[in-house]
Amino acid sequence: MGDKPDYKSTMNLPQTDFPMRANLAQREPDWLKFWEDNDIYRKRLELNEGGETFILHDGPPYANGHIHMGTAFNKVFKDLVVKYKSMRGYWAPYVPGWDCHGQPIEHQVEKNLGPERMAEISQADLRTKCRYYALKFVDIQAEEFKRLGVQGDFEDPYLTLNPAYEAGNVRVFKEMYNRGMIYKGSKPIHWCTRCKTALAEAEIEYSDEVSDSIYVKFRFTEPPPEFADSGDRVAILIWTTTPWTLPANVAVTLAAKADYVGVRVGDEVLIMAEELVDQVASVAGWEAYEIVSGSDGTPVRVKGAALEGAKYAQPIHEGVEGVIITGDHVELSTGTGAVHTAPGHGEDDWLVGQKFGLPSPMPVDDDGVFDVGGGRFAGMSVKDANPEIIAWLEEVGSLTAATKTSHSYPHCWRCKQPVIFRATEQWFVSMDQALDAVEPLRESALKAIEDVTWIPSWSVNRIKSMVTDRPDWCISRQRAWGVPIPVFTCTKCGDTVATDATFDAVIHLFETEGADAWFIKDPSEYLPAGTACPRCGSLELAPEKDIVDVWWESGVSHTSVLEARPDLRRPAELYLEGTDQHRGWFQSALLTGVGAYGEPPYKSVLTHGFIVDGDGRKMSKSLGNVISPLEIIEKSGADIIRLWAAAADYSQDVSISDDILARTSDAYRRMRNTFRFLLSNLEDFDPSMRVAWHDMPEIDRYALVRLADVVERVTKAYDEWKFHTVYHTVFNYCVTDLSSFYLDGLKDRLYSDGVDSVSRRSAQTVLAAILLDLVRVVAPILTFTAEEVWQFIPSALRADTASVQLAGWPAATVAEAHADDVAELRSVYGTVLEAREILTKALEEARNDKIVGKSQEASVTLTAPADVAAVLKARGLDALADMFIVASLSVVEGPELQVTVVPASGEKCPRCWNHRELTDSGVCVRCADILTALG
RNA sequence: GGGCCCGUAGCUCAGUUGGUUAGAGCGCACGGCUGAUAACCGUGAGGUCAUUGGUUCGAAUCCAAUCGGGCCCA
Repeated sequence: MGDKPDYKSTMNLPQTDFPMRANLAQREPDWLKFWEDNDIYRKRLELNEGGETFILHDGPPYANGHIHMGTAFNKVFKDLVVKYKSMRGYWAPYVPGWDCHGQPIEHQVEKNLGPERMAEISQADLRTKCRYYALKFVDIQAEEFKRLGVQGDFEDPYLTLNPAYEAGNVRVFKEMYNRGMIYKGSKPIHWCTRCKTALAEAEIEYSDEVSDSIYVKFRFTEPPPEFADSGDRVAILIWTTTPWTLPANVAVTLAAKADYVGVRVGDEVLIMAEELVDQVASVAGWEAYEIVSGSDGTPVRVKGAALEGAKYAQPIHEGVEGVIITGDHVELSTGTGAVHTAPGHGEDDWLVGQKFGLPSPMPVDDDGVFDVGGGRFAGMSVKDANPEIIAWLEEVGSLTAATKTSHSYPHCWRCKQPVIFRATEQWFVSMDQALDAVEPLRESALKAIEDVTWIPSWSVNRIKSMVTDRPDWCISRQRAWGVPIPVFTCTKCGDTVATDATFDAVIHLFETEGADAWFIKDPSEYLPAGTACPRCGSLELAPEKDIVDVWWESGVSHTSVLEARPDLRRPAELYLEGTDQHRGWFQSALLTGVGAYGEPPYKSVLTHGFIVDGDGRKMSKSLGNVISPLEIIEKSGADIIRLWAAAADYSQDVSISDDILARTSDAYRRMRNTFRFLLSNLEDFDPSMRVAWHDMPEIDRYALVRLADVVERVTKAYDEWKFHTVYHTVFNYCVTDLSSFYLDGLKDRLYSDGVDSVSRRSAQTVLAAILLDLVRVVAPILTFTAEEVWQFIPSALRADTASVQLAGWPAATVAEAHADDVAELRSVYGTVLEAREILTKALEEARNDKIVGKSQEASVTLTAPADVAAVLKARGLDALADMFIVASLSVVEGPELQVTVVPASGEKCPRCWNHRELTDSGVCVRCADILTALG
């Protein structure tokens, strides 16, 4: 080798310190520090000051536990949007928030305390512990979000437990209360008679319980006409496992579409669902019974709907009537198809009762003892009353059957006793009632929905049907950790006291001292002196004990955050959350926004699907298919998560699996390597060396056209929120346009031509353009990698811009002056690429036949129809040979496109490895010239 | 059970108002290169468009049912 000239040193081989291996997990934190040290988030805002505003208002995650795949996806998605808008010149602040109040935190704190300490603790101390717990997880999640590359005002996020935030709840409450949209009513909730407390769903444990199972006749006071003329006594037969709820019975619910028949047993006709007759007969032990039939001998069938409105005698209270209604919750698998309905004692019953305008009697006190409403059972505990009621029903001849049944029943998590359903006083937002001058909420919310852009467009159906169908919103909770319902009760007459003056005093109280003060101070300390009950004039007012639903709390962020912060404004341009939020935050924000201001809090709402596993199943511990974003960060880096998030079509559920992540990493590496190649060929390039359009080889001009096309397509995709199109476009561009065609064909010019030759500088001019555009276009997604690439770009090329985030957005067109060339270049190179496809296949055959190895060893003849041949020839045969990386190429006319390959005639030039006629100096003519010039 | 939505190669996605033989990239297999090298280039094999029925001259595309999946509600 010693006697061989060292040609390698005479070439311009790629050179860069940009590492091939990303090592994201290790390196990403350095970029986080870089952004923080340089205050890039603020600089972004400063740069766009005066630009159009784009507010993406963050929906607050709940401050307990670490982030999971869903929260990670959502936050990355938001960051991507904000960064894109920011690079487009929008003034786009991002203020992250957290939902800090609520039962899960309270429950966890309670659990940590244990029952003894819990019994002793004051409400104020409990709230302090909850606050500490929430703040701890705010910090944890903030760090985790930042690690994902999410940037925003993490110094000053919004927390629902901040005093100013808490005051916003009262502002909205005041507005809606004054419009007559908030009222006090009653609703059944889980109640533990032993602990004398309301229980949330999470505080309920289900376990099997043996209950009574009784079939009871409710006699019609006016039998339905179909069964009236038999002369028998006619009754509706119901089934229940809670005899104690019978005193509160007001109705019997039937399935509207089911067939009901009359069963004659002795001298009575019992009406029940036809398909359950056999089952009931066997339980009741009827030996002889017949189904009431018409004159033609077929059973008389009546739809549940037809029985609606019929009256029966209430089973416990003499002289009281109940009514037959219909509802969707009636099951026809067990029972009789006729459901005893006590709206004060069950959720379904209550809902159907609301629908039919029925009363909700609730004759049971806090201890589970009947009051006078229990009739003859008054003074008895509901547990003790069960056998008494059964015995009495038997006595009066209303009982058809009584057995026992074992079923899953809710129990108190603390004392393990079975709980009861019991209606208590609650606060509601009315969907349909308001002051005379005010449009009811449902109506105005439905109108407001029309003014919002919903992405994807079908999601408007979802929110619309939910708002259309939803019942009144129960906003009170019997808990400690939250914001109180900001009203007072007169201790004398029990009237609610809530006026502008009291609301304003509470707003001031919360702003200055936080909602904690509500639980510590006496109202006289903060209400205006002389605040009295408007009804009885009493000065003794008690603050409401219940707190507000956390959905209300997060819902009012349009007031507590968008209105309150000078950097934000209401309405926001965008809310962006998972599809579950149609029921949750989108709706609570809409209702409170419309309720308080008459307009929606957002201009557009983007929803994404849920994260599921590779098989489309939800993630759950029991399925063992949970993937943690924190693990991916540690193993592969946050940019892999970001790339995965961008690549998915979020309008459906988004899958993640090891395979998907592996493919994502593959794609990442491919793009990274493309960047590396670009960088490595620009080490010696600066803007002064740029070659002008008309001095460029045609292929370079075409490359610029392609680049502009790609940027245009990508920009459009971003604007249409189609990030997966961005991903596919960029990735395919890297692989197909760049790596396999343009860049491959450029290597000879870049490596072997003179360092300062026009041909090489032209190529570099294009590479620089590609690099600068590409890095900016992927920057919102690959936030870390783009920054890393940016820092490796020669600083003159990037005009000393400190961060890619401050670099603006690339133009999507080639210069106006060259517009005429563009269409022709597109068409010409369409033909060239078709020819290339045929050629690569022919080369592969030749390779298999051992005629050539690499393409440079091939001499190619391209046969093509006249028009195609003309187009090809017009490129110049040498230029085509370079593009296709073959030794030589000729074009001849023929009937169809075909290619023949023979070994190249020349020898391999030891410098550039092309097969050429070599000169006396042993290298090809081109290389000889260059070597001479080098001396 | 109800509302909204989804189901195209192993994976991520295209597939215009129904219109030739359903496309791309990745992955895989095979080959090339060794000056993007834990890279790069090429070729190839992969699809009953979830299933079934219907409308139509013609269906991945429109309709219905079924199966599977997701969110919310019950």
